[in-house]
Amino acid sequence: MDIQLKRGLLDVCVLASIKNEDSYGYKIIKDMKPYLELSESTLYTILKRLEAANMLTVRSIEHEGRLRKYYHITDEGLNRIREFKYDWEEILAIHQFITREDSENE
Amino acid sequence: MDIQLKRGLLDVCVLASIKNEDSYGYKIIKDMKPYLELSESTLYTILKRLEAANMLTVRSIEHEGRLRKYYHITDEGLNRIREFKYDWEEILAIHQFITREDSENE
DNA sequence: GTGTGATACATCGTAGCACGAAGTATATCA
DNA sequence: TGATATACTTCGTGCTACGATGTATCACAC
Repeated sequence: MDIQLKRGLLDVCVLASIKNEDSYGYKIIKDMKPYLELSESTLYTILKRLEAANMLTVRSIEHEGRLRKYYHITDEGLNRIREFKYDWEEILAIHQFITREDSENE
Repeated sequence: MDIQLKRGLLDVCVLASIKNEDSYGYKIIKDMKPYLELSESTLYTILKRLEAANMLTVRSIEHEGRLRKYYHITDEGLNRIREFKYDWEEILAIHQFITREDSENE
């Protein structure tokens, strides 16, 4: 998928992938992969951005000798997902504009 | 609408707005306005990019003392719109991923 | 015990892109 | 005479996704 097209979806997708259950970087990438592929460097940038925006919180947990950073969504993060629904209405309208055929034009 | 979300839609939207009928900058902005607002500087950047990518051709026409640059879509431009339909399938899947509720998770 | 691949996170530089600001120029209407 | 609409252009800025590279542990094979 085109990079530009991904941009607006990425943040919300990451939030959606931790919405139901706290998760960590490596797992988020795997969960999103069927829908939207992203590199590690991209994800960690996004996670930092979302943390700075108070949309998620982090806690480090030792797991089998390795460190894992678990991300937890905040109320603001949940709001961001809710607000996406309004964006989605606009996207649907844009989609119609793009795919419309010329029948009755001015 | 969020800038990031617009990015992937803009190019295709501009192509769609000249698909049925040649058009010029100022008119394109007005036609798109109900769906997607964009500034003049943005549009003219996009038009140049699409021209460089052979997705449209330009011809200047004098209209009431002012110059107008009419843009005409090429076959490659039409292809770009057709290909968007595949992207759209992916977007729909992503939308489902984002809005899904936790009922049966792994 | 040594190599390979998976897991896990981090940093840096780059390039694409949308935008605001500012500019040029003409026509219309108050 | 000045405001508003039309019409196109250029410049600088800031955001962001990505590849490249690095660090470190664990499991498994050979």
